[in-house]
Formats: sequence, C-alpha cells, structure tokens
Amino acid sequence: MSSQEELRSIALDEFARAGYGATSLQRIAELAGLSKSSVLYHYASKEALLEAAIGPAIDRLGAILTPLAHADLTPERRLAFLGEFVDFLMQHRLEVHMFINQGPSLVDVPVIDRANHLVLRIADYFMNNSASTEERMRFGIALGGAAYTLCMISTYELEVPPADETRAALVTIMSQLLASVRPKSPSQE
Amino acid sequence: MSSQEELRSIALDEFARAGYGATSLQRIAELAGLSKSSVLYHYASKEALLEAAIGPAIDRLGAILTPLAHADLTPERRLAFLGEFVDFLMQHRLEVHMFINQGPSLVDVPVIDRANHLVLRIADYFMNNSASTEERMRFGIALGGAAYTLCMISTYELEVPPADETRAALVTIMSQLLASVRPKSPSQE
DNA sequence: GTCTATACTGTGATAGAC
DNA sequence: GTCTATCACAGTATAGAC
Repeated sequence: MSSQEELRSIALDEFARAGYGATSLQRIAELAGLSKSSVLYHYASKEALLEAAIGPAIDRLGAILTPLAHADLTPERRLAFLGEFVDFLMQHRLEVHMFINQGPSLVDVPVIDRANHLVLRIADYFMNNSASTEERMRFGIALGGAAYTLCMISTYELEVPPADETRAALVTIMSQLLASVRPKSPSQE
Repeated sequence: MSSQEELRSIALDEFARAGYGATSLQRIAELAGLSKSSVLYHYASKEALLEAAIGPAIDRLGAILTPLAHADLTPERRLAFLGEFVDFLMQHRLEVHMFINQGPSLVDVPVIDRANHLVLRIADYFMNNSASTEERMRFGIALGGAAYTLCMISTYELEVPPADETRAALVTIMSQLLASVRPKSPSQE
C-alpha cells in the first residue's frame, strides 16, 4: 500500500473515531510511523486529508442518486435504491460515521457540504412537498435509523450478524417504513 | 441567569454544534463576554463544563429507565416508556445531539460513559438475548432513528412541525417498529 | 467574581538538509 | 520521500492584582 493510501486509511479511521477537530496531524503521523512533515508532503493540509478520506464515498453516493433524478420513483426503483443505499452504508461505515457525527460541525468544509446537498436530494426524491409530519418522520427514521444503527454496531463493537442478513433486514424494515410515503402521486395509502 | 447557568448553556450549545474537541474555552469565554480565566473560575476545567452541560440530562434518562427494571415490560408500560423517551429526546435535543455525535469519541469521559451504560440497559429491557437480526435492527432503527431524526431537524434547521404532532408521530412509528420485538416471551409474532 | 499576565504544551504549516 | 528545525499561533490551566 502506498503512503498516500495508508495515510488516507489511518486518517479516516481517526477522524471517524476521535473526531476531525480532535485528531492532530501529529497523531496521524505517529500511527503511520512518519513525521508530521512527511504527512504534509503527501497531503498539503489537514483539510486535504479529510477530502481524500471521505470524498470518494460522497462521490459514490452521488452516483447512486443520479439515476433517481431521471425517472419516476416506481416501487421497483425505490426498492433497488434502498438496496444500493444499504450497501453503501455497509461498505462505507467509517465515512458515514464521520458524516453523521461531525457533518453538522464541518459545514464549511467543501466535501461535507457536497454530502449535505446529497442528503437533501434524497429527501426531495422520496417526499413531495405536502408530506405529512408522520411521513417525514418515517423517512427520517428509515434512512437515519439505518445509518445510525450500522454506525453503532461498529462503534459499540456489538456482535455483528452476517452481512447479507443485516442487509436484508434493513431493506425490509426501510421498505415498510417508507411504504406509505409517496413521492409524487399521494393517491395510494 | 447566573454566570454558572449562562456558561453551561453556552457550552452545551457550542459542544453540540461544533464538537467538544473543537470548542475552546476562549470561544466560550467570547460568547459569554468573559475572559478564559473567568470561565475557569466557574468550572475548574473544560471537562467539568462538559459534565455540567450534559450530566443533568443523563441523570433524567436514568430516572426514566429505573422503573423498567422493576416490572415486566407490558405493552402499556412499553408505550408509556416510548412516550417518555420521545419527550426526553425533544426536551434535551442538544444533549442528545452531543451524545449521538460525539459519544463514541468521548468514551473516556465519565459522564459519557454513564450515558453509554444507559443505552445498553434500554437494549436489555427491550430485547431478549435470542432476538433475531431483524428484531435488533428494528430496535436500533426505532430508537436511533427517532433520536437522529430529531437532531437533524434541529441542525438542518428544517421547518419544525408542532411538538405534539412530532411526538405523536414518533411514538406511533416506534410502536409499530417494536411491535414484533418481545422482551421475555417470544411466543407472539 | 473578573481581570491581566504568564507558563507550558500542542497545533498546522513552512524551509531546507539529506 | 523523509527528516529536523522552526514559525506563529491557539490550547488549557495557574498566579496574583483588583
């Protein structure tokens, strides 16, 4: 693994675990067996390291979302999206953890801002403007709850069920929660 | 308002918004119109300020949980608990926000450790050890999702629905999510 | 109860030797 | 590509005047 990649990995780990503000370049350097200066040789600044750490995941989330913009959200597409979304959460736990935990406090960082916009886009696709309070809560609990629960399993180091079982359970629960949330035509209950 | 109370309030605000590690005593002093030294006169250390900021909320959560330890979790008691829990979330949004966002990175702080134990106790009351993966996920999504969604409404400054409407919606959704999660006798579906 | 002054440590970042 | 040395600054905390 290149130094670049190793540093990225270490930084993501520490940023997610201890927090961006609370993680020093010194700490990252120690974990990598390098000096602060060497870290800053590979990444021009601490913020550049943050961008490298979570940028790719944000990009992938954007890619998952893009198809939704160009078609009606049929039940099939909705289910497919939920599957992809859960896969995303499970494959990028650290990045999701970082965003959930520290997104609000890092709004001025460009890469976090990109992520915030994506979240708002998801809400746009799933809910029409006249969504009821309960519908909005169902949406928040489904997506936020899934993301948060996966993060907690990681950070509390709970016994992890098989990945496919976890994925299936999450998609099932989220589908049920969102069954009554209609994007465009609120005709169906 | 006494200086103590004002500092506590400002600190809670900033800790929740910007993060504990990223908030300096200097910043708190500025917001209070005091010097750093004056802040440290009222609270011996930054950590003491954190304890004062979120300790009372943790204590209240403990008080909500205590009755559950001394009786079977009947459907009525379960519903009552969900109501109290949602009230707690809504009345202590900042503390909950802090705990959700930064709990994992502050495990060494005593007051956070207390909170972590409470969360594990809630899980104990609601789920028997043989709970299925889907049951565990339902539990995590219900409680985590409710807490997280309320935090997001605050931090994204979304339009806030009337409090009673929000409360009712959350209790309804959580009840449905937990309907199939049985604490002791897994006889019912 | 609040302040200034200070001590000490740690921070992100730069310069330049190797 | 990695290092040491250094910078300017911010961090928590203490001492002591008022």
